[in-house]
Amino acid sequence: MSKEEIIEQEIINGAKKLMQQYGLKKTTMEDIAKAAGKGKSTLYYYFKDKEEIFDRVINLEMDEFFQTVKTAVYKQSNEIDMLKTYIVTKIKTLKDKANLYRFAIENDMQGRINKEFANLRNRYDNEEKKLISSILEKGVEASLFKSFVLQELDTLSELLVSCIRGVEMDIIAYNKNRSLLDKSDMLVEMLIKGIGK
Amino acid sequence: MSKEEIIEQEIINGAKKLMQQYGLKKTTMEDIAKAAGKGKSTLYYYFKDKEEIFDRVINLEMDEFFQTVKTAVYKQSNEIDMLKTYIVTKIKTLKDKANLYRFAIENDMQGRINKEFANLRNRYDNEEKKLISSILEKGVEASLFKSFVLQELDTLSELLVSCIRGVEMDIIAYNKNRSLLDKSDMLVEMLIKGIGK
Amino acid sequence: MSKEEIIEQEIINGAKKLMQQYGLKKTTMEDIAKAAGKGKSTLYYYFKDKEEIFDRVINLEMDEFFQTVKTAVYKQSNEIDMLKTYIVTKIKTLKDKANLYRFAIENDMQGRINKEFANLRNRYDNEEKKLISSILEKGVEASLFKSFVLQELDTLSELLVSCIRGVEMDIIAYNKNRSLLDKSDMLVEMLIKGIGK
Amino acid sequence: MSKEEIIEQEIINGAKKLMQQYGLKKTTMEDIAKAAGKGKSTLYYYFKDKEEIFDRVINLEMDEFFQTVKTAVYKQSNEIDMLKTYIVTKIKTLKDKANLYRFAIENDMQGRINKEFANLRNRYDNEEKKLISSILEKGVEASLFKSFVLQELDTLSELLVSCIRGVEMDIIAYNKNRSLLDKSDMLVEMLIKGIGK
DNA sequence: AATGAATGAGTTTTCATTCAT
DNA sequence: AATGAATGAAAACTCATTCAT
Repeated sequence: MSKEEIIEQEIINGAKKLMQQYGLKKTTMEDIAKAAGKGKSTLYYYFKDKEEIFDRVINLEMDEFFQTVKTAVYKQSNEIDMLKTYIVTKIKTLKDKANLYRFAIENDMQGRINKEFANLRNRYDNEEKKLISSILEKGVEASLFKSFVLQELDTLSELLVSCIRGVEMDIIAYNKNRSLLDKSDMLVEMLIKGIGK
Repeated sequence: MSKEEIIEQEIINGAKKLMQQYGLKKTTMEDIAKAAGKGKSTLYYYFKDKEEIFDRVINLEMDEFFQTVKTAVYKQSNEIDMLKTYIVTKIKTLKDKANLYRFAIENDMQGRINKEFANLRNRYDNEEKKLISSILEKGVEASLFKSFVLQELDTLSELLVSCIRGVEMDIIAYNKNRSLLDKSDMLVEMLIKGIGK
Repeated sequence: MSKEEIIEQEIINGAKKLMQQYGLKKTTMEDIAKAAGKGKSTLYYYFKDKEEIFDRVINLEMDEFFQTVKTAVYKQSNEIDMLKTYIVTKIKTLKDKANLYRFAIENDMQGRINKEFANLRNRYDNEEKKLISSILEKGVEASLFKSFVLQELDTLSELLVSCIRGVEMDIIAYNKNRSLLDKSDMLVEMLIKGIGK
Repeated sequence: MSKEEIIEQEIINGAKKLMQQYGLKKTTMEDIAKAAGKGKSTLYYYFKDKEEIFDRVINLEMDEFFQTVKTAVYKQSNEIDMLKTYIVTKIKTLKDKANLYRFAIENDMQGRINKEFANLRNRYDNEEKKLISSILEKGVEASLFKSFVLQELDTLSELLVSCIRGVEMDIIAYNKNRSLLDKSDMLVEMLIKGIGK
């Protein structure tokens, strides 16, 4: 990593922390600069404007988040456990990052969801969908899931991603993990009833 | 309705439109005043501050929204159709109100979720949950759903509300209704497989 | 004049003085606000942005300037004296306003001469041209100028306006009035030789 | 030319283009550096500050400009054609350099006309004046112009320079060359009437 | 009951300039 | 000889809120 990249990283990391703690609107360029131990104008040497910093932070957050989930999932030995782990890990991890989605939506800087961000989300959602798809596929091969799943693979994995996001949303909004495990367990259970053999 | 209440309504209605169109951050007191045909400072005669206006708007939105859904649901003659209608109507209605959730999350005015607002959301979610609960209960009575549903009534209805919200989120975020019906159909189908007799 | 208009005038008058004294770039919104005895943000209550204030100042300057010249001209009893007076008064008056043209050109806020300003200049130039035209016309009627002048009225009056502006430019640039009278006298003389009977 | 001088020339040439295109205020050190393919701070190795670069650019521009005009003028065989050529060439050439005068006036960097720059302009104006003077003188010798011209030589040539500058100004300001030839023709004509035999 | 007028306290952004290497 | 990195100092602009009338 070049020196430039290292400093960019430092700035982004500082910004990340601030945004997690205080939210987007409250995190000023001043704050970010201070956190990075730099002058305010130095930020503009590395980034075009505030928005570019936000984009980078969200990117970073999502990558880390997704990586964590994937790692946990691939430790499992069968597809049913993988699905369970996916749901539970995702939800648990999210609690450390409760402000992330807040950014995502709040960060509507031009009045509509900004394109860069939409792309980002699309990319991430696609990766999730692919992960789920592959689990479902492997699960059918392993005779764990009904074979009709293959015909509906696309819609089904999209649906799953959406449902899980819904449960996540509540956690972000209410910050309550009471009944969290209950809910994710039940989701898995329903799922297995629906698609499991 | 007193004259005072009428004017309050006018202000709120104008604000509602603006917020739906431009999002929270972009809607200024100036804009709201202009839309109401009043001076900016007049707003402070009717409302304590910006936040109070937001709260009122969200309240109004949610009431209307929930009312629409409930009306559609109660037109159905059996509980399976009620569930289907609940999901489909909610999603369809949401498309006119795509900014609503944006508020909900974005509206973190003091940097933490404001209590008044949290209460509001809780109230609404509870109503939804109660609606679902009662459908499920009636459905069991009518021998449409398995009886185990009664034991898990609470968690199950919460889970349903969350899942539907997840599908909604995608619609808000991507504004695509392609595959919308596919997804909601499949959700209903899965559901019936899971709890239907 | 409404109270709003009065205050606008006060702000513009203050701005005018500052800009005459310090030039455009050095005159900040802060300065203008202080001069008007108002807060900085108050300026934005009355004017959209800095540019709007500039436009107004230039407008005002030009109106005053043109008015002064016209008044002096119309005091004269024959067209030859009118032409002389036009040239001499314009040049003399300009010395109090040496920064005006500086603005005009410097104020290239969008990187090209801004449209509002171009319009303004056009309007003003046209008025000057019309003034000159009418003097020339009347002068021909009074048998003071050769009759060919009428055929070339348009180009000729434009040319005169341009030449006089050229002499003015030097005064602005060098701030020297040495030889000022010499030059304007000679211009008049040449002119009379060219068009006088 | 030493290597150092070559690089200085490259920088100045790049700066010249930028300033012609975007005007002074919009041309930043960053832009100049990029155009020269150098780092921003490198500029400070070759030049004291931004002002020094401007001075050099204006110098260069004026030299080129004046050279072009002079060359065209000396191709003519009599003084009347010389005067015509002077006016027409100057105006035509100017159109490529429309921002030049803008600099000249705009470049009031410390809020008062900077001495170095004033000298520069004086030098150039003097050269123009000398050129005109010599044409007039020769023209009298050749019996093309009236002899009174000699007595007023100084003021007269200054006046001519100023008038031509005025016509130029309009071209700069309006960017219209319609009626350009009309005007310059008429100026020549008037001139000849005034001073020609 | 209503608001015109005013602003405090931020916020982002710009850019010429410096300096260690 | 050249520059990457950094910044100070200012500038324009925003907006919820207040208050006298």
